[in-house]
Amino acid sequence: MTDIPVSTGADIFITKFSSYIDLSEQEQQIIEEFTRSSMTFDENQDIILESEKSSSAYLLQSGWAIRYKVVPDGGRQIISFLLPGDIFGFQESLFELSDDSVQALTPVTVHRIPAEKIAEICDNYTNLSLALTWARAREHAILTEHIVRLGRRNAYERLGHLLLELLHRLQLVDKAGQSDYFLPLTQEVLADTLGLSIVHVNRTLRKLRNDHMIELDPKTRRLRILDQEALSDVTGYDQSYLGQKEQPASSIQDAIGPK
Amino acid sequence: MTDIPVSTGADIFITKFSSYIDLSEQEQQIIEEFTRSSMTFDENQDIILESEKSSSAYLLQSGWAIRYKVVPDGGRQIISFLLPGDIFGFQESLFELSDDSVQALTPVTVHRIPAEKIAEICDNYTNLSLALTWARAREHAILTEHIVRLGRRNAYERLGHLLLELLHRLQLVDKAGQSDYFLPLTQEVLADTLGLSIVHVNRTLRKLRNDHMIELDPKTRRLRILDQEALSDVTGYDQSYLGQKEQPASSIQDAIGPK
DNA sequence: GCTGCGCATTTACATAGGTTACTCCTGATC
DNA sequence: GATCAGGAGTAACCTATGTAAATGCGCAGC
Repeated sequence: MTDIPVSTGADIFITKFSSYIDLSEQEQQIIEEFTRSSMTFDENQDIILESEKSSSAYLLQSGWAIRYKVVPDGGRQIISFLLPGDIFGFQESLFELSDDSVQALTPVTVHRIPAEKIAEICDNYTNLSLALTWARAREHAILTEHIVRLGRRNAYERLGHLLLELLHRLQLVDKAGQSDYFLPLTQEVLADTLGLSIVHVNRTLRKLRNDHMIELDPKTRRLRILDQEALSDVTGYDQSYLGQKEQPASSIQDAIGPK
Repeated sequence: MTDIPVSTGADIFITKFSSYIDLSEQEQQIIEEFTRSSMTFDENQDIILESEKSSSAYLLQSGWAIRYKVVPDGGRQIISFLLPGDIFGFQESLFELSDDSVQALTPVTVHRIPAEKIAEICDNYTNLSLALTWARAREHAILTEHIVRLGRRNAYERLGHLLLELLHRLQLVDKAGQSDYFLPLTQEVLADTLGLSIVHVNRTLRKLRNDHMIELDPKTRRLRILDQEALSDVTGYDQSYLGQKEQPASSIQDAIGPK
């Protein structure tokens, strides 16, 4: 949650996109512009999209959020995690489709991009608009993989697979070390994500610990994956759907502060 | 599979989009143009996307297809169904992301839209390009609902929910009656879609039949949903994510031939 | 009119995961 | 420093769903 202040918040997005495409000076300027103003949300606060159906988009600067739906019997299914560097709301909100909600899991800061700006970008900035398309396709791939996770893997595989995905997504935006990161999720959140009960998440987490796959301190919420290759193997994880290089360089940043 | 020949194949797409947006004469012409040539695929044949990474899109004119992924242990998870009127391949194929496959379940005919054409459309035709965005958002909503289905519903609810979704999606393109349609799916396909075993799909189908929720003749493959309201209730189904009006008019077409 | 194959169906049995209920810990509040 | 609430951890028990194996049926090929 506590970010090391970077020159401007734009870096995170530029870094992320640069894994796929290089933006021009001018395009980077545009992003900088957006990051000048921001909104913040508290833990557990709903991030409003409902009220304003005007189809703006949001850049997530820091913190974790979730997209989720509730089912009639009161259950909740978490659809996806929104992590720093993610962009959201730029397609769903346009239509009356998909009545899901977005909620902050930790304190969150976002930058708003008005609908007109998006249209302008699409019309005039090739690379940036391609980056948007890439982000959409990536989100699509992540949803697809979540479906496979839920449909065809057991609890152990689901958990391990998710923890690996989060590691690699966070690494892309320099929010994780080589093999560890801050995981601000309760077991209830994990359960609602993976279609399991809390009790079984607990059991499974214990098993992962006993198998020396992970270390997780419930106090500090620091997760360390002890053997990525072994865990990838047993969970059937293949990071290629995230569209990033293997093992992004761990950064000095990791040594100097919590992420 | 055997479609009543319509003037040109374009109708189906125009009808579908018209549920959201009205296309200009010229835009309708463009669609007509695409539908002049087509490719066909046999049952069980893979519909190639892999080989040509050139990011063309495809309009599905007739037949059923699936997007799926295989997991290391040999299992298969079906991500989504592609039905007549659907457009696919216009975002996934651009990138190296998401190594899923598309396969025909029945004989299928598609129309190809070259990448350049898509770009041209986005630049010059407001409504048509909005229709594309809408189609993307709708697909996103359907994936989201599939995640909820897999994560938070039991076998009975999953099956009923899916059968309702298919009914309503088919109705939008006049391929279903008020409450029945041709369902070319084996129980294995249903199992691979819903994250269940074949045996349990069989059990659950029987239960739906015994409860007088559905009628399904394995010979003719005709499915009839006997009480949509009751079934929607027990399965927690709410069609709003499909973005179409309730109960599209049943058509005369339904009376004169198989769909 | 056999033969074989794909698919639906059923039974018996095994197990992953759900449910309930309780304990323990820690940190916030009064 | 007592009380309370949220979260982790555990145990006992229950059930939805998976697995294995066998049967029957209809259709295609010979």
